[in-house]
Amino acid sequence: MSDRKIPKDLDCGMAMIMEIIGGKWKPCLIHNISRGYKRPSELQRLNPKATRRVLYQQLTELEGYGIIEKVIFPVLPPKVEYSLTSLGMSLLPVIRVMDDWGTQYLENPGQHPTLKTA
Amino acid sequence: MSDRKIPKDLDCGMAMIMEIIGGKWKPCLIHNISRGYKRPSELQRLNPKATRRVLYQQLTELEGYGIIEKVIFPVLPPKVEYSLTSLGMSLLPVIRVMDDWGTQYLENPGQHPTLKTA
DNA sequence: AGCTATAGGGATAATTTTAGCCCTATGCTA
DNA sequence: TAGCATAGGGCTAAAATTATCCCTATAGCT
Repeated sequence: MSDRKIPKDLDCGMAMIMEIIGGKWKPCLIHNISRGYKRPSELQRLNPKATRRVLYQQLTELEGYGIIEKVIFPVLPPKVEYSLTSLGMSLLPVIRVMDDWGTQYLENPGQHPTLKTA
Repeated sequence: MSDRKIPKDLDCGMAMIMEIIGGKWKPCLIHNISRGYKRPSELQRLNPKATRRVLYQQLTELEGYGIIEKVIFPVLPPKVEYSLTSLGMSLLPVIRVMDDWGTQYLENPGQHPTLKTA
């Protein structure tokens, strides 16, 4: 995440938003958090196919871009809560439009010639 | 593109649209084609940082998902033209919303705490 | 003859992303 | 005491994506 060999050029808006939400689990995380699931352990249970590690990484990236906010409670066992910032909330309609289009695509077989889902 | 070790699960719409437009150059290609640039050589000139190979690969994927259509003219030297299908056109507003959000993000510095663009 | 341009695609290397381990610490409960 | 849950993060391996090279073929131009 720090020393890339090939620099990213976030030249256009498209590249920028892809950088922000393009991770494998990021849209899921944003969606989950927007629905009130705040704690890492909850998010992990909601995405059992992802490892804790990756979720943590992608949460950190989202936090870095100002999409979510993190509150650490100084208790034991540790407690952490994430929530969407206003910037993060402004992303919700975008994600919704994307998801809607994708859902339409999925529901409409015959449109996708070589869909080898596996 | 054929034998992946880890199967993709295109379970939700979000995963589906990411699979379709998630490639590094795909949004650019769709955008370019929507603006009337049809031939591979044109697209290549418009995206000089991408290699011919990658553009060709991503065009093939877009074609496979029914986003663009390819017409091969049986002439020499070879001539090929791509165009958006109606499905591809239905994607334009989605891409536009995404690009708009990203552009807003770029234009609004201070929103992004740890943006290490490099 | 040697150069250009055109488009396709094989083979492999480089790079980035994701997965899968490990270990830290503490308080609770069986 | 042993096991569980909680959250963070180092380290390495696996997998996926992109980049970079190679070659095919033909027509036109100098």
